Amino acid sequence: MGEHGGGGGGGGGGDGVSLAGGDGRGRVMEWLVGLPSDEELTPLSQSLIPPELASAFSITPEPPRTILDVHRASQDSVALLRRQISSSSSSSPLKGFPSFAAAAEAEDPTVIEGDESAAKDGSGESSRKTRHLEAVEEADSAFRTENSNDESSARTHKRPRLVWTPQLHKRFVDVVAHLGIRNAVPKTIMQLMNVEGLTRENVASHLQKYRLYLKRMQGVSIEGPSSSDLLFASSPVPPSLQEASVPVPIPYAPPPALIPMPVIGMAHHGHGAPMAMVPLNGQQSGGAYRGYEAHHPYAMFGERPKDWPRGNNFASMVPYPHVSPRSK
DNA sequence: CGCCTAATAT
DNA sequence: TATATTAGGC
Repeated sequence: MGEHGGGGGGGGGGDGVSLAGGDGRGRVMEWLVGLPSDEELTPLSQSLIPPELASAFSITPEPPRTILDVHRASQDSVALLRRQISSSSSSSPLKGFPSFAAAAEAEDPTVIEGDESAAKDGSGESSRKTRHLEAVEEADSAFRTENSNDESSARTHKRPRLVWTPQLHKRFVDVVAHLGIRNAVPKTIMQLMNVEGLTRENVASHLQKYRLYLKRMQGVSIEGPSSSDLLFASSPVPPSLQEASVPVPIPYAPPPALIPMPVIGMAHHGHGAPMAMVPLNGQQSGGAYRGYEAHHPYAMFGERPKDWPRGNNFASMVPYPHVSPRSK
């Protein structure tokens, strides 16, 4: 049925060989040129639902961050690439890898030592922008909880547990949605997510849980969230995307924010749990990889349950109408 | 062999 | 609990 169409568009940089050359930057430029222009890209904040509907559901359009954010992310990416190039230009190209991983660990709040893990405290809103640094620092801190020292030889030593932050999970869901359940396999998902540092195992594990979650929901969508399953949808999977069979040539793969689809047609009464949708997470981490940062950017219109703090990552998962995993 | 999924371990 | 790791099947 189809091979994965290779990247097209010089995206992934599979042949990063020439990166080491003096034209490293040229490469990057080339890559940039290949990207769609601002106007071409679907605005992250684009609403796929009618304004009235949004209004009715108290959905905030998310006006502020849009192209700007993307720009910033792009610059970030470029900067990172430059750094890598610079670093590795002296050595053999292959040796550039370690720095890559190192940078990742330094900058990825997602990856922290197991144990108590991430911060709790749902202070919520408060300042949003400036949080970046703090979040990073905090994460860094958490990261060193126990695993201090060690040279970070990236190889031969286990990475710390991956924490599926909402943002990261969002990306995951987006990609899965984009692929369609049928093609959503660990390797592909991992590649499309384009999150450095993320391993196939990570994705596989998460995917497993995700599927489990979907199943659960299918059986008895909502009955009585005993107190273990909070229901809100964050990234519903548009039916149209479920059938997607193309490999997705996207250069750096930023699927525009998926729009939550309120299920307004539900005339059936009886179930007391309204499928809340529209997470309004915002924080659409513009960039491609590393699309995660803070820990609890949750902002819902209602009020949040008291026992939210601890890993409720899957709260944002959404069931498909009916899917056959792996059936042709 | 690589990959995926289910089961189990930490 | 959330992830990681292992084991088995394709």
